[in-house]
Amino acid sequence: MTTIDDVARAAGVSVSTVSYALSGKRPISASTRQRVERAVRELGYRPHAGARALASQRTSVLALMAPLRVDVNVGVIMQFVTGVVTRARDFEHDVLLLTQDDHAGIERVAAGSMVDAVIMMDVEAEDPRLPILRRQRQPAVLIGLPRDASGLSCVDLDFEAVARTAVDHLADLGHRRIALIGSPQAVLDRHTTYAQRMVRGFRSETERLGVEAVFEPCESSVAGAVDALDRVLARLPGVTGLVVHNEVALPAVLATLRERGIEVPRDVSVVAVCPEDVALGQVQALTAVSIPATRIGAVAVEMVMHRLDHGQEAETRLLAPELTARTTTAPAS
Amino acid sequence: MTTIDDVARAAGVSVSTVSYALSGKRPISASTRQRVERAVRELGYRPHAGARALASQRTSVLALMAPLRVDVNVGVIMQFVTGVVTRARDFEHDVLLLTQDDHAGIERVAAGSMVDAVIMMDVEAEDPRLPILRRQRQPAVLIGLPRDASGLSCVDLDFEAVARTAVDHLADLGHRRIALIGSPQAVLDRHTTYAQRMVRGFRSETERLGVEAVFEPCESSVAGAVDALDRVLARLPGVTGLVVHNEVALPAVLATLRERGIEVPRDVSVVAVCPEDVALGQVQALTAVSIPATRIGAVAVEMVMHRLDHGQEAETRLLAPELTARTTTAPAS
DNA sequence: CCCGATCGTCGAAGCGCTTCGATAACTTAG
DNA sequence: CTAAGTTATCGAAGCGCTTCGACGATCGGG
Repeated sequence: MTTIDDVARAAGVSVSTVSYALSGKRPISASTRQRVERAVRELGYRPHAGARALASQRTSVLALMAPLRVDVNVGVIMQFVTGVVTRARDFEHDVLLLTQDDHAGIERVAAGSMVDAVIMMDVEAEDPRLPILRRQRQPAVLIGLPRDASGLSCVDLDFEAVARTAVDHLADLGHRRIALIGSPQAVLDRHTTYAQRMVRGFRSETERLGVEAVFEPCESSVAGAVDALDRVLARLPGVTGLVVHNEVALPAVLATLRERGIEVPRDVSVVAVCPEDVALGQVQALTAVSIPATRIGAVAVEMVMHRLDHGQEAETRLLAPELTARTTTAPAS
Repeated sequence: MTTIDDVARAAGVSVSTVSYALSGKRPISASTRQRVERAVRELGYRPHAGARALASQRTSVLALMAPLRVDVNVGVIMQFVTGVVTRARDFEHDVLLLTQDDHAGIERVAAGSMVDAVIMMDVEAEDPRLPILRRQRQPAVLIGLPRDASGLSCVDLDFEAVARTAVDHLADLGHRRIALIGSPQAVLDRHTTYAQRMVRGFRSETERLGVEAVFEPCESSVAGAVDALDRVLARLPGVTGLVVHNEVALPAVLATLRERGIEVPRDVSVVAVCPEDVALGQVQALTAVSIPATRIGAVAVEMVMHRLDHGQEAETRLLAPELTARTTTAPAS
């Protein structure tokens, strides 16, 4: 291993000069800097991460706690993770991956000074991990919105606004009977707040506009989709607007409509809530409110880095939704 | 932060005694150990990871380089990752996540002594990252099988055997016209060896048995699936056995068969090659050779830990496939 | 021309931990 | 009863880096 001593010797300067030349924390003459840089290059020098962490109290590593269960949103999760890892690199940071339920892990990596901060996905209303997080000296940012976020930063898509946007789009097209096919009951029960916020937004906006509305949770399987659709059709005959917030069920819902002879968008308009690539990867390009998962991951990193580098206070940011009209919505006939 | 000094003081022993009591590397009397443990508990002591890494040359962190692109195998990738992270914890290790194409990342984390070893997914025949890997002092294990694996460990499912198993199963049932619907052309072109090994196994086994066979690559989309199926039907009229090695296309292939009035397994038998949960999550439970992604990830960790802890040499392990007959295969009529 | 800044560099003191002798107190074999 | 091991503990030397204070040299202002 080549160390900073080797570099100092090769460049004919002291160790501290090398350190300052590399970090830029004190002025160093151009000529010295160049000699140092040359030595670094020729020796292939890499600072030892542990030594650096020990001396500087900074690790250049972020912890990311992600739900690795193989369920519903694998694709979405992956996009979050990608967003986090990619943006972290822009800030010269790497990412340590923790699994969702490894509650001890957060203590281990934070208290053990392995990371500078923690990003936590899939936060529930009363998440048991929050107290642990608050106890650490490292800042944290949550992807999601717990009931009490005091002391912690949060980012998420503004799901109430998502629902509003979807409903408004359908209502503007003249639809007066609108249904929401949503997350699985289990997700609602877990009190993952995005599902609840979506329903709340849907309820209040349909009420405000005075349109008939029903909400049905939907299991993430073919059978679940068929079931949910049947329940919607039974509870709200003559429904012409459908909001679907469930990536897995999406293709099955579409297929089932077709099988039943219900044509989209002639008979029923469909607005999906899903990542862009899902909306575009279906048989028809879907009118959709996109879930900018990569973006959210990136924003989470930005927030945490601002807290680290500029002592920024904890804050909550809700991203505004964007609806793109494509081929699955049309005026009510 | 509480340090080992605090613990030593609280327990009334020296720093080194605390260290030995905690690591067990030298005998310590039961009474002393207990006093130390008590102090640790009461002070909530956590060793500083950086300091430990600096002194011991071990970080308790593994690097995992995973393809985070949102494509085909998101589910499979997730399972690999889960397998790695979970098994790593059994060995008291955490996982640093690198993206597939961050070639510099592997140098950064290895040369910078951030990790004890590297696990790399999705290896290609002539992977440009291998030379970098070989240059590092940390051991590496590849998930996949490059042309030249010298100095590096490898694990993977034995895809030639997978093809053989699937073909044999169909042949035993009397099928004499068998097609393989495989990976997208792009994957073949990337020289990801699993796809090639699958095709090679398929070709040699069908030849050996003297059954008629065609192979068609298949894009991972609904349209791609329909296309591939059409090509198969055109090139091998009267085909009765289908091996499908493409998770994304799977549902579309099944749906298209149904639409065409081709009933499974009455008219055509289908063997899938996919993770167990995919095989069970379809409309019919699929006869399938399962891809034990979680297991492979776990094995990768085991191999790397053996190299670290017991100086084990680099080796290659190919996992034997297992076929489970379910509802989509039947004797040829 | 001298004083106080400013600039560029150095030495040394840690950061918190592991590990290598060394030592002292006991055993045990001969 | 002594020499040679054991066993349990301690002290000190690093591991490789950052950062603080100091110092000589150079500069501009009065």
